[in-house]
Amino acid sequence: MATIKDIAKQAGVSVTTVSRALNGYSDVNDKTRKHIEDTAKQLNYSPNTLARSLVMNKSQTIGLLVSELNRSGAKDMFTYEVMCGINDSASDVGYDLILFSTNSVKQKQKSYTQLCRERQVEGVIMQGIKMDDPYIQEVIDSNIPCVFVDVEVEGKDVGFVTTDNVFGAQMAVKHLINLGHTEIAMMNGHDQAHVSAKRRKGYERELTDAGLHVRDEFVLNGDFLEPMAESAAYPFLKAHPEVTAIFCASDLMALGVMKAAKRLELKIPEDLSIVGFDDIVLSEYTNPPLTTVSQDKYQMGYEAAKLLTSMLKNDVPVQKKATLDNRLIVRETTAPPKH
Amino acid sequence: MATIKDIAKQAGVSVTTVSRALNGYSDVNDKTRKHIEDTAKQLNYSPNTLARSLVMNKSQTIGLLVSELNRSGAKDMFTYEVMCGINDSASDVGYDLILFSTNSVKQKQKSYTQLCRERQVEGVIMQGIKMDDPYIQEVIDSNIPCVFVDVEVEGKDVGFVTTDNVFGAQMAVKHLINLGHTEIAMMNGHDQAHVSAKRRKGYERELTDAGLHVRDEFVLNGDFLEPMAESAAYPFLKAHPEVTAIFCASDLMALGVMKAAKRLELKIPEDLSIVGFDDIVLSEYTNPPLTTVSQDKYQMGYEAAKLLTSMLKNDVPVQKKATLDNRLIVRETTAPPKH
DNA sequence: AATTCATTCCGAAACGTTTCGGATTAGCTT
DNA sequence: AAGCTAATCCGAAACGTTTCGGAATGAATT
Repeated sequence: MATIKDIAKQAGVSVTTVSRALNGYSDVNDKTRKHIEDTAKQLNYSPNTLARSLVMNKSQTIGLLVSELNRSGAKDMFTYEVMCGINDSASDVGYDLILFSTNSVKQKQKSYTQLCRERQVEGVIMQGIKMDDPYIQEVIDSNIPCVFVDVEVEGKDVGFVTTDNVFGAQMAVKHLINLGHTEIAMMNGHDQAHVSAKRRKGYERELTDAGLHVRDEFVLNGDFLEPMAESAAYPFLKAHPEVTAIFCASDLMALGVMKAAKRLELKIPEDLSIVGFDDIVLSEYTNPPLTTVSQDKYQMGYEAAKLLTSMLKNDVPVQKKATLDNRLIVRETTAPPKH
Repeated sequence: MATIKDIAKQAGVSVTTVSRALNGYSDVNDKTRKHIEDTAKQLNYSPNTLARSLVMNKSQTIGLLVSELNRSGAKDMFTYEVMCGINDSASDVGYDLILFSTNSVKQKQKSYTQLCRERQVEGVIMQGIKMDDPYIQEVIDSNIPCVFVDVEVEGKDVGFVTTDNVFGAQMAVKHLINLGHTEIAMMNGHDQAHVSAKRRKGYERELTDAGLHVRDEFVLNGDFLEPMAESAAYPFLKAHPEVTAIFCASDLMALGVMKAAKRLELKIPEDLSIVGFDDIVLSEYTNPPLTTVSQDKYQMGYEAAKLLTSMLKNDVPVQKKATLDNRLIVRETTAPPKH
């Protein structure tokens, strides 16, 4: 590995000059610059970013902390698509991504902040973190710039991006109401997600606006998991034949509800209308294809990285949150109720 | 950020001693070690891995170079699942992952090797790279340890992991033959993938073994893409009504073939049997569910990282390749031909 | 002829670690 | 009392950069 010193020696100039030549400073003669560039190429030189980062105190790296980087995340491609957006946006402005996953946190017995500081990341994006994660507060308290995906926290050096979950839920429920449904249940996720609260709020608001009754026992808990949703939906649907529609807080849970409906021999959408949330890849391929509220996951990632990098070069005090729009995608799991 | 110097000053010892104390060397008194550890904690110290890497010339980082880290990869979760395996395996042995994507290569006008050397990664895993990628040779020639996923190259410092594609294809075709099919076509990917050649070999070998005719015009090219497969399959199926089964080199292409069949009003599996390859998440949800050859993508990633890290601590000359087994998953797109 | 000034270059310190070689001390052995 | 050993500590160099402050040169201005 050729270093800047090697170039200096070979080209007969000082280290300083090589550095300044290669970095485009103006106080070096065109001829010597050319000469230095040539010998650099000849020696197949690559700068050592470690050394550079050390002295400049800027690593040009952002940490990506995802909770479940594991196979279970494969079904909803949420994490993956968000990552793609982050990667594209970060590489636009010359940042590289370093991957942390929560199991590596556990493995190394280190907190997120320790991990970040050791690796000298300039900022971090957190995705799939639950609200009750004990380390969240620690990250906020640290002065590491940070943006969350789908967790609404703000502060000095911390922001977030999310989608308009309340309105998204309202669109879904309104769609059902417009079709003529009146007995509409909801399959919600767990309490440790902001989005759960928001989507429930939208659900209740829309019911209220339509003059329909809001009933707590119509809101189920599926923990954002397919099997959990199935086993919660099964007894509920059995006990409540009057329910003709279910709004689900995630597509994955909608899959579970569809399975429960199948076991109960309820036809979709004739006997039971279902709306999901997320628009995961799968939802286009279910039988029948799932009506759902689409979130632009790629865009969320893109905006998250954009937000973070703009915080990093904190020239202007930036808006530290971003809310993206959702849209309803009507497929074939929704129809007017039978009678 | 507290440094080792701050600790030294505060604890009244030298930098050397702090370093040796914190790193568990034996030549430091238990009492002073304790004292140093306490002040380290008190100052909320985190070691700076950049500095450490610089002097030790070991970054504890491996690069992950994926070709298409973008939305189009979302459908087949291939890349994602491989990544999960890599991440788990790497974090087992204390390595962190840094993400490069080919578009960042293009963006920065830098070659893979430059990227790797600048970031001082100790080794790199390459996934989704085409055989004709101009940089492959460069990576091989460089002395950066490297393992490829699904590209069979070997050499000093380079290995690969793949699955038994020939045998996988044979299983698929044998399954069709056993059902009674004799006119079996194949939808292959592009020429720039090792797996294409392998799967075709398996297809032909199995036909030959069964005494069936191998016909070049029965092998189509779908470029591993769903729409390409659809538009290749449509005219072919129309022109060859005698064909009762198609073996596809990827599930994504199988989806395309299914669409083409639908447009031609061919019933699956009654009029046309289809076998895919990969067992992507989607294949379980198609209508009907897809019979396919399953590859353990997570395991491929896991083995790739394991291979690389064992190459890195090159104590023993390791076996520089790994071939994983596949298995046939029979779902509902295959049945005996009609008459 | 003395002065300013722009251009072009360089020395040395700094970033936060690790590590080699040696130094100091105290306790034992003769 | 001299020598030896083991235990414990430390100074200084090194890793590959960037950058501050200044130095040398020559041309242009007074």
